[in-house]
Amino acid sequence: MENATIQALELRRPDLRFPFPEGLGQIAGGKRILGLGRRAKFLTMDFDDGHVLVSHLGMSGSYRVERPEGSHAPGEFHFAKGTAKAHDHMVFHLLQNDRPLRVIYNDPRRFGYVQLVERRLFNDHPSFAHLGPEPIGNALTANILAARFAGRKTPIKSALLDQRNIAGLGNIYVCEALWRARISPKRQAGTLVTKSGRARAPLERLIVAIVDVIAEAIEAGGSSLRDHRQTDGTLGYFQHRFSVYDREEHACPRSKCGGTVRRIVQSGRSTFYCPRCQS
DNA sequence: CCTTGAACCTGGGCGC
DNA sequence: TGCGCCCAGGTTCAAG
Repeated sequence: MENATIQALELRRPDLRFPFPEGLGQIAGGKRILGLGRRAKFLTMDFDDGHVLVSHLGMSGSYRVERPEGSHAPGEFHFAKGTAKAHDHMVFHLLQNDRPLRVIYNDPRRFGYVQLVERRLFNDHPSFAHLGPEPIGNALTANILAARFAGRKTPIKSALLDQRNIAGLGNIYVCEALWRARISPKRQAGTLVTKSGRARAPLERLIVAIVDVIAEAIEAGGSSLRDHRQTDGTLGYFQHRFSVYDREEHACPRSKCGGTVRRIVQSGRSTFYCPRCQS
């Protein structure tokens, strides 16, 4: 996608979760895409005019890439007919190395949204100013989380989903990381911190578990559920490796544990855990 | 400031 | 077949 130019941005409805931002449809006209990025669960597309298109996939959104089929003489490209799918809401018509390319945003549930922000104001934008550190890279340490959790009575499950504490974790990976670290999702976040504000051992384990879960999920190609696909259309396979998520009443996979995975509801979200080995 | 719960919107699965 | 209900990957706002 880098070094592609936008020939047109096709909006196939007026809104997603929110109305498309003012001026989004006019973003075309040969603007160059400098690069793609991510912050927490927000995807970013940097343009050469200093703006960033920020998109969030909500719960059901996805991007896919389509290229013209077959071989072709220069200047003669054609896409397969009838490739538009239900819930294709936004289509980037791109030109890359003189070849056309389509990038399509699809979102059945329309919980996703896009924003257009100036790059220089990105870090001060309300959506991004209060995000916690990224778990991958070297930005996150146990003591940073300890500082955030000190004195907090909220369950550790809820604290990990709170993007102000740590960026980018969703319900699946929080459940999986807590199981790996053998921490009960109901445990109060503050109990993972010593009186002097340092991380206790379980919190140290939790950091490792979070990094491992994310690394393995990326390695496996994501956790796509149901009909969600990667950009080439194949399914993500991390879902086949869940230890507790969506495995209510299954045996806890930890060696010799013998417990049974349970589902509870915390802050309106399902939590899956093993009451036997997570304390 | 902290915490919880509802709202946003659509589709799939299930029981009746 | 159809209807109603519950559930779902997330964020944000209001209220206690």
